[in-house]
Amino acid sequence: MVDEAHERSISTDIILGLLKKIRRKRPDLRIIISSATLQAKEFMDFFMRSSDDQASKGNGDAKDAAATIVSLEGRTYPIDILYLESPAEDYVEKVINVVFDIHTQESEGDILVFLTGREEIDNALEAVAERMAGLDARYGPLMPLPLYAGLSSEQQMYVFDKPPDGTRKVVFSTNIAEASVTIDGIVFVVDTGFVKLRAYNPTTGIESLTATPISKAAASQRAGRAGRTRPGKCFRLYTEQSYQTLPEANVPELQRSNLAPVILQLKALGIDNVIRFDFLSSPPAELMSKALELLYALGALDEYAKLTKPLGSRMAELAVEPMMAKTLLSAQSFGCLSEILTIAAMTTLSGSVWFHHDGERKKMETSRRKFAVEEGDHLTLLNAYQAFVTKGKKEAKFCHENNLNYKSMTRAVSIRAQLKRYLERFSINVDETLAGQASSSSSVDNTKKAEQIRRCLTAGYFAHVARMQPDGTFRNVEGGTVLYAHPSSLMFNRKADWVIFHEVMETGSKIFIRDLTKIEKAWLLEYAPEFYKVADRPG
DNA sequence: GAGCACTGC
Repeated sequence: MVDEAHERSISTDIILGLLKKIRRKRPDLRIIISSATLQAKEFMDFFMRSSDDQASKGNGDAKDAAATIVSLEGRTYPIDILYLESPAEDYVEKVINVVFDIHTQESEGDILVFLTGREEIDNALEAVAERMAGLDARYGPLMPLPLYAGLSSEQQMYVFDKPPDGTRKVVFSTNIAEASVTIDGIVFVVDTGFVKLRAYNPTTGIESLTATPISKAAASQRAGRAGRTRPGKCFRLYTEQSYQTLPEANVPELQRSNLAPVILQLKALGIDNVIRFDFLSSPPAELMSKALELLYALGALDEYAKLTKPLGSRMAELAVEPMMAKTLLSAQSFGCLSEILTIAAMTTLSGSVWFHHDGERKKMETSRRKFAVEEGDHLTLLNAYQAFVTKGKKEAKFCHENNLNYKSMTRAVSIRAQLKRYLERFSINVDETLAGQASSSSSVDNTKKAEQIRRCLTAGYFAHVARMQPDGTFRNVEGGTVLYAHPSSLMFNRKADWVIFHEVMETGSKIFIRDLTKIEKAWLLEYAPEFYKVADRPG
């Protein structure tokens, strides 16, 4: 049974393609796909139409492929949908007006507001607090609460509390409340019609994260959050006319992502001809070729696009992105496997490692500087982890004092252990005793070890390279794209020359690189000669 | 001077 297939995530799309393939050998296999009503037919058509391979073999038996749509009545109560008569100029401002209108004019019941991100949510909370002061005494107070993934779980739990009598709860949430988190007692939904969506540009290799209009399917999912306990209302902060222009369904994640991990996984499952794979919706050819190029450059695929052994098949098994997988599998030869294991675990969580309460931003920066390592962010993360694991029972206190997210740090420990088990399965042994001794005499201060780590990172991240300009901004290797060190990086406002980075992302008007480490230009030619033979420019 | 959500045990 494949649930929530209409969300079109990479994993459900891939598994549907695989199941269709498996059904050719296992016609007795019954597959249940649950999805929103609107998309049901698309899934049925996918399973009914014969794939290319099937047609050529002439065994596309229509009876075997028979599929049925079974409709189940939802258990939700009726929901009134209301639209704006004219478009809103500033939807955050509009949100506040609508929240107060609901509070003063509608019956009891909590409110759920969909916004796009943390910044908007913080602004909305502030605006509600301001407006509350002027609220007529005959109305009870509002209890505004934030909800987004970046909050600690303790902070997230508040949204489930029942408000005191006479108080109305207003939850300002990101898309996390659309499907992942369900709050009971919501009677009113305010839908701004936007969501922040990741997209990957195969020409530049840059990901973007931008506010995008939602689909009709998402709009109905959001509205449905109002009718879980009794009839509700959904206020859409756009006109009915703009609603009609929205796309029916979400753009499948496979059509807007870096496909390198997907292709690696398909190859590992024995699907060599990934171009001919029976996708529910085919990804653009540019995404495919960009991913194949990267995997070839990393050595995971040979010149016939076959998975290499053992490198490619091992990379596919590791639950980290291909560039980090390559780094991990190179680490033994650089003599820094224990350290790279930690760095791999920490970078997967790097966004949530540092933690601060309201108004404690300065304190967090001071804490972070305590662990700072001149050579860059990866070594700084390693340093913080090594300090954490030596604290034993005092780990939680240590985190609290140093603005480290305890939950993230314990997760890093478990991810590291998991990655280590993978490597041991490949008979790659991790010598922790040596690393332990080194760390007690502060291995990170050891410049030789640091250089091994930086070289090893270059062997995996040679495609993510930038050079700092005299003005402090960075340029990519081609030279055309201006990149900024993310403010969370040590290289923000510091001098550097060549760096590798973990991630590049465009938000707002700037392109940020995150998790930077200084490298030598010569290492690029040493570890990725073919990749840089063409791309290299004088200087 | 700042990032939506999800996943790996």
